[in-house]
Amino acid sequence: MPTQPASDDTCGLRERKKRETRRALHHAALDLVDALGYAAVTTEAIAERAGVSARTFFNYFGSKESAVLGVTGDQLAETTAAIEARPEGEPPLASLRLVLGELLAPASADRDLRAKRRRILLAEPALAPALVGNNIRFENAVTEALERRLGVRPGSSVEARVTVAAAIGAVRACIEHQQNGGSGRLERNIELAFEQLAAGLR
Amino acid sequence: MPTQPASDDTCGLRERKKRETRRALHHAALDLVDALGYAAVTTEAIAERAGVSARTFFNYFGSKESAVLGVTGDQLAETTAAIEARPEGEPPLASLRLVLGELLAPASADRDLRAKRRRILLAEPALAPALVGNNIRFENAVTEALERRLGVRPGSSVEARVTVAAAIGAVRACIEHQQNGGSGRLERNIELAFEQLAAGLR
DNA sequence: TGCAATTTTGCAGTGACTGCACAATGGTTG
DNA sequence: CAACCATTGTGCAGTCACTGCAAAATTGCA
Repeated sequence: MPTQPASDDTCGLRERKKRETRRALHHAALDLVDALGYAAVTTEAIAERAGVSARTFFNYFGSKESAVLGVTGDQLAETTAAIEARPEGEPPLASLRLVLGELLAPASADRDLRAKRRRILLAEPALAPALVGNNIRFENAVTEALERRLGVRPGSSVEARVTVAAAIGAVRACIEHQQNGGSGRLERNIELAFEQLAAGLR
Repeated sequence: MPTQPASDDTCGLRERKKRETRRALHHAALDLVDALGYAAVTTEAIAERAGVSARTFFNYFGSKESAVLGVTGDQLAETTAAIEARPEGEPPLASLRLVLGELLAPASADRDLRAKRRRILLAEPALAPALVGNNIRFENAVTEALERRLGVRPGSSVEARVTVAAAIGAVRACIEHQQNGGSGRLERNIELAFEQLAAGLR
């Protein structure tokens, strides 16, 4: 056990344990999928490797996908907060580019973890749809955050939602492009994609 | 048994029966979901209503979603063919707009069926992701068709794929906009969305 | 009518996911 | 330290989508 006093946040033993369990599950999922492939890994195996019961797995993640991607409820809140925090004059597309990019290259401690996550994401077609968007809740939240920042009445036009959907779609497209052996590096392609969106599609 | 000599296509009894079974399953799925909601309908119930065994259901549709949406393998072929058939000079986005619009308002015989499909699609959030795209195969096929028509080497750049993803995303956004009680009519919003994409996102 | 190809079906199984009730554990108060 | 309450972990039983397999049933054809 590390003697490190846990870097941040509330420090009840309870809180720490929960955090640790979530991390363990995410890591277990990542390791197993990396080694065996997404389809060959069961939620039971992930739970076992993390040292919790099969039932507990679902107390932490709503689905197998979520565990692999490390999607938590907090993440959604963080994302929307990040969007609302962008400077007022910034074009929505620019904000989205930053925030979505953040999701792909999360600054989460471990360099090793990040690499593994990226490798898996690019290797498993089953995960691409889930990573960004696909869950309507995410898209809704981001859209609402954007509308709030722009000061328009939510749902008064399709505009904000279309912008969000197109941006998310573009990121997904870049990921799938890699999966299909397309040219270029991921980050560079994402850059190009957003430029394309800004310039107007033909 | 109808004495109608079956409108088109090969007319073996076998072929006709298959067609009829597929239709029966699709209708059964639509009716049940319309009446009870997507979550409350089981594949078994759909099969029973269509007069086939539970196992046979999966000989016709790969998933519950597919049965409700009426997604067949042929549809994919039709869509890509439609794209390749568009005039050479037409901007890709315009082609996509036409072809994707076709998917939403399919000219399939029944006016009643069309209305029901539309109603369900707009009522069930679970279906929006599946309708257009989400299945990577669809997006891949459309992208390749587009690249073929444009005469570029497949996968040589992200451009075509980003265009496809953005267009699909826009359509999905419009559907979700309706689901969330947003303003305007679906077709009009789709028009606006494509104009927005063409003009360039801010 | 009889044979071969296709389709249907039953069966048994896997695995994701859920609700429920009870056990274990952490935090808190006297 | 002990008693108590709120959270959290776990086992159990169940539902349901989806799959492979092998045995019927059906169709097309000679």
